Amino acid sequence: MVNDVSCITSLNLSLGVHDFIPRNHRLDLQEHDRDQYQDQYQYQYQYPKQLEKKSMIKLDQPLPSLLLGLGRDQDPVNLIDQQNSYSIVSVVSSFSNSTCAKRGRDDSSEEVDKLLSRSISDIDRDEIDGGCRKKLRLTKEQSFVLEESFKQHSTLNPKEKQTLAKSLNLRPRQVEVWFQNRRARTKVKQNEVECELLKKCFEALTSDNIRLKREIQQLKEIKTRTLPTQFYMRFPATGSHTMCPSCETIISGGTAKSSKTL
DNA sequence: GCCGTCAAATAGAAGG
DNA sequence: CCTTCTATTTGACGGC
Repeated sequence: MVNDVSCITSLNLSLGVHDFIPRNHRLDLQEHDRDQYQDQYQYQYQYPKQLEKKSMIKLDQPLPSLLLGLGRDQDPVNLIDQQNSYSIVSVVSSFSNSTCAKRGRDDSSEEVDKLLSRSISDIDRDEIDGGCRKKLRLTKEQSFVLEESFKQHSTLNPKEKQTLAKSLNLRPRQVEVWFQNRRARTKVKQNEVECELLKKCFEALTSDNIRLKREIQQLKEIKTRTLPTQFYMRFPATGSHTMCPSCETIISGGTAKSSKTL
């Protein structure tokens, strides 16, 4: 006996007796699902690659098992289209269902219990979000649109946020968070660039400073070497007398007299 | 809205 | 070719 509980994110929770289990439950796909992914989402590099590697494990004897994975007999694209809830875009950027198990193993059984005890209608996207942090990867298309939007305005007003969220099949909160992160990372990069610039500026100023100090030193040396000659040239001796330019003292031989007194 | 932080997803290197 | 380890990217969250 097998009871399947599916939800609109194309999760398949399966309780029963199985003689096959997937190596990785979240990649529990049959051949035609794999083809679907390869055809529809070639740009999603990860899935086809992993699907080639991961396969079902045959058990020696049937065991009671609880499987949580993508629906076997459901075409995720068609399912979503039928339900008119989320487009292909949101299917591709789906949540990783292994997140909870990885984050806290103790929580995983509780999660499964919760899912089992609820009907299909109870399990919607928002509720799966709750409980633990989920990691979603935006598609290239979604990222592109967000980037373009960010180029125009780095902040969003509530209306723009709503519109963007709707067109990308994301929650407004996700768009908001994306913009927050984008702003923060832009700032970090800008700071890095400015820091690099300041560093170069500092280096240039330091070498300039050294050069100028050296120049001053050389000028001082030149001054002390050449000043006496210049001094005598500027104030040629009249007879045996010379005049000091600063104090106007006339030096004659070894004696000095003030010119004012003469 | 910003900031610091966490943690999943991913890429790439290293080793067998 | 596969696994393991490490670094980076990025979606999400809580506090302010």
